[in-house]
Amino acid sequence: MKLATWNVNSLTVRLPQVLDWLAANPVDVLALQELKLTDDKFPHAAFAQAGYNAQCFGQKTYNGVALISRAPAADVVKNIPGFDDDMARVLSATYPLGASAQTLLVVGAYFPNGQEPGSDKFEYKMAWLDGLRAWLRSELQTHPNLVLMGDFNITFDDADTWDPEGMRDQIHCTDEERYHLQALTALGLTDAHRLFTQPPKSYSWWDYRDMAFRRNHGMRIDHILISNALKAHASACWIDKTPRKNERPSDHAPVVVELLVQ
DNA sequence: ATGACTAAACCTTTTAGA
Repeated sequence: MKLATWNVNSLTVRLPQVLDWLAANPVDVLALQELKLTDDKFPHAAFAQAGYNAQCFGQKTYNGVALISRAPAADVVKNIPGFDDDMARVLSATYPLGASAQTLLVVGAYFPNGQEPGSDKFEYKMAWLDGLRAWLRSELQTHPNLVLMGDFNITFDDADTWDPEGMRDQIHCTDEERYHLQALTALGLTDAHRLFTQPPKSYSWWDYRDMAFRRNHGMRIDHILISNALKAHASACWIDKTPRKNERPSDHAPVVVELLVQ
């Protein structure tokens, strides 16, 4: 089965591209971030027409996440239980793991940006990361098959940015953020991207400005983390830069993981 | 160079993103 994540930066603008991408890439679950629309504006009919189920957790103007899937979702949870949040950032659900009787828990997340170290938004990002980790630690006890994917807004290390010196201690690249990302992996989650040989300078986001995509001035901030039980089944992981070449692209590219399961 | 580009909204200006 295939799972993917994509920050679309407005589903209203990007819906045609999402439908085109799904037609060319018929994944089992697609997590979307930055819908920038409310639930009542979510295009359920378009996804149903394409043969997909959709769960939505929207918000006006900012944030908003969705899970698009072939199989119906169960056990749908919005945001992080135990962490009060007035923003729509997390949507989780369970699905059948392939054709097996096992269950897969998918957590789609739009991590806070954090704006600038020392800012209120950065403090919120740190608190949010604490809350996410505490919740996932407990979820892993009951869901050994777990995928955490989305826009993490954090680089693992300097290999994930085109300009390590320029970005040093800047947002997405601070030691504090990277500590939290490592702490998530310490729960028993693995960066699927680095399980496989990847093209050098692989990024998932490029600034709209300064011809950044053409110059490959990007960062890898969109990730798929898979639990230990799933790791043995992972067969491939890639970043699909194709949609970033569209006329009116999202600034992020989709990331896909393939799992070989019965 | 508190810039550039994109999107949304309280829309000719601000806020946020990353």
